[in-house]
Amino acid sequence: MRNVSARDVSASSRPLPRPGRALTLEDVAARAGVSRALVSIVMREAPGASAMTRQRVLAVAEELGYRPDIRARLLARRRTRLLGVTLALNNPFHADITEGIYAAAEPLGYQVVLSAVTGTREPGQAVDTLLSYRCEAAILLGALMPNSALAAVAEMLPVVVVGQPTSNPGVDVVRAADDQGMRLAVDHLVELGHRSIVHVDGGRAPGAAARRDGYQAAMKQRGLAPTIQIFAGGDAEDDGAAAARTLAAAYIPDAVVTYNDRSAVGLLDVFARSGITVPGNISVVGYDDSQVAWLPYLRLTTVSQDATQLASLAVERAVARLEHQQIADREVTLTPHLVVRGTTGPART
Amino acid sequence: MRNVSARDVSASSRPLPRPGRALTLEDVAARAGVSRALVSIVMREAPGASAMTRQRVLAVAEELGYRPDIRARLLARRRTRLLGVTLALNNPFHADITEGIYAAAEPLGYQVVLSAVTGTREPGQAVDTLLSYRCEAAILLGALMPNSALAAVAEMLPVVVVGQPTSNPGVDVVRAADDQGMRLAVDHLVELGHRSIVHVDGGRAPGAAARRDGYQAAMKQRGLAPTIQIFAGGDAEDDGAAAARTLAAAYIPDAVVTYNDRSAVGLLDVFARSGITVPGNISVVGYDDSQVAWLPYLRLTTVSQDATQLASLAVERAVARLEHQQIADREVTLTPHLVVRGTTGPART
DNA sequence: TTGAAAGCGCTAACAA
DNA sequence: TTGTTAGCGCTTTCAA
Repeated sequence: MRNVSARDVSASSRPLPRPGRALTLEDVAARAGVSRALVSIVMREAPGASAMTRQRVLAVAEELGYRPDIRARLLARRRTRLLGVTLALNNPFHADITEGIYAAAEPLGYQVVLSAVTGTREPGQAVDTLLSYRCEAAILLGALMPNSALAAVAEMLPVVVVGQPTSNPGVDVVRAADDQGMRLAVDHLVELGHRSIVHVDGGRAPGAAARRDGYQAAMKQRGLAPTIQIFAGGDAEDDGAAAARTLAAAYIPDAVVTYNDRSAVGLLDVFARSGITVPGNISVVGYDDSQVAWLPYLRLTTVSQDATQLASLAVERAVARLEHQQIADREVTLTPHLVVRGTTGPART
Repeated sequence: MRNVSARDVSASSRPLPRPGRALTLEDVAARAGVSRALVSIVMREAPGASAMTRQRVLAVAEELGYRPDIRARLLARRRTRLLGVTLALNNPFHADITEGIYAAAEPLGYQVVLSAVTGTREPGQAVDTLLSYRCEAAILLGALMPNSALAAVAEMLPVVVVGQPTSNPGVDVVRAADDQGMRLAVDHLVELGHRSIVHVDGGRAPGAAARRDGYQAAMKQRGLAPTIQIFAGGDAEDDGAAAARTLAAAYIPDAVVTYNDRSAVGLLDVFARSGITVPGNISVVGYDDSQVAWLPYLRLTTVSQDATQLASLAVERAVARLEHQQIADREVTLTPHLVVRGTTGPART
């Protein structure tokens, strides 16, 4: 209990936290009357200690409030068992995936290190941090660094890109089949009787190209090539809103398929304000099935990428590489599925 | 260049990343023909190396692609200079603050460690991770652990809670004055001629109580005590949407002040669908001025907490504690300000 | 089942 | 200005 009993309340009125020296294995060992090695064994649940010793050491550790020092652990261990993740903080889809990564990594004995990509923190910088922590593998969500830099990183450790294809042969990709997803959306709309189906794309956002292509392919397959119409969009609400305004000014198609849910949200809002009813006047399909999609007031029909499964596949793949398992393919492709909610309905006649 | 030249492409068609052993100070020292200590000095930009040596070491490090091992660094340094942050991944306000924390910490020589709070990862668990990294201080956004646990943590290291008051005397608080914020909102609406102003609250969300109280105080001050009306809400879009439905079914007040922007978004959407125009039929004020508020299609009038300033104050306070500066108060309170956009307008007559 | 001892890659005295 | 050396708190052989 050293350092924890004394409280200097006299000198200052505020209770000063005493960062002091944190407890070490040594302290626990001394108190329990065993060697450091034994405490180490107990703390990391390794075999080699009697049940009795184990119990006593654990009790002492608990009593003292001992908490293993992860820096030392990471340094001493032969392997760090650290999985690095880069993500955007304001992206609901990333939030879902990251939650899934935490959940998938833990039972496999891996820890997760987060590194944010923000307006002022480039993807390259985020990855640098992961490398300096000696992460064993990197899982990349969202915006990527330039391809040459990515290739260099992939030389150093296994890299798994989530949610978008990559021309880089050295990285693994875990994603949903965007062409299939778009086909599901288009088919659904066609079956509802819609013909004039436009796409508000994602511009240069991750996966946008694949979805654009998928939309075109699906339209052609349905014999709707002549009505293919692509509007410039982006990955955020205001991109959808802008497209909706352009759209409303030009003509009202039967239906819109957007790059993602956020774009659809912007679209829906502008429609609502313009007196365009959904799905009465127009049907809307989003993409991602992120948390906003199932909000009761939105009830957005959308293509689900199953973030949880994407996450566990990404972790699985990273771990497989680390454990030198045989892996046939560079890319895992999930089959997306359509979640029909309230923003799509039969064609007006 | 050890480990980097050989490429076994024969055995398998895929280019296997060779995590191998990462480069160490030793490798750089050997190549540059100096001691490890000197390389260390150069890498951490410490005084004690000639310009020429510095340049040569830097060149070698660059050539080899050397990257300091942060684990070892953290362990060997007298201080970690690590600032831990707990945050929710799907919260746009947290995203803004975290970006600000990164920006504020770096020039002060501190690094940031992120620890996510998710549906399956409790605040306590998130803080535990920070402690095991031996962060020197913790900055807590959003949901907190139980007060007793928080107090225990505050015994071990400086804790700064952002955005909400706390009954815990041992932690610092950096937040905007919620009562003032609500007064700004109410005053603005009153000046527009509104009288019947309701509040959709945040339930048990961080800071909700303070805003609720602030609303009531402001209403009383304006002599509007009789029309005080509080609807149960929450911190997400659907909470606002649910409240909007209840509201629409009962009566249409002149204006609504919500707990946060997300709630306002839900509210606005339901109104738009119900044919209730904003601000024609009703004015709406949000709270946070988060990224959604300034979306061109929303143009939400809102109370700004200035996430960037909140962030830099939180970092400043944490650092001040670590550097044993005299600090008079436990709480820093920012003055919020109103951002008038398009969701508020003159009273209907 | 337990303990002694040698690192892990770095920092920071201290000496040269 | 440079090099030597002793840790940082842990893991992990290897003996006892």
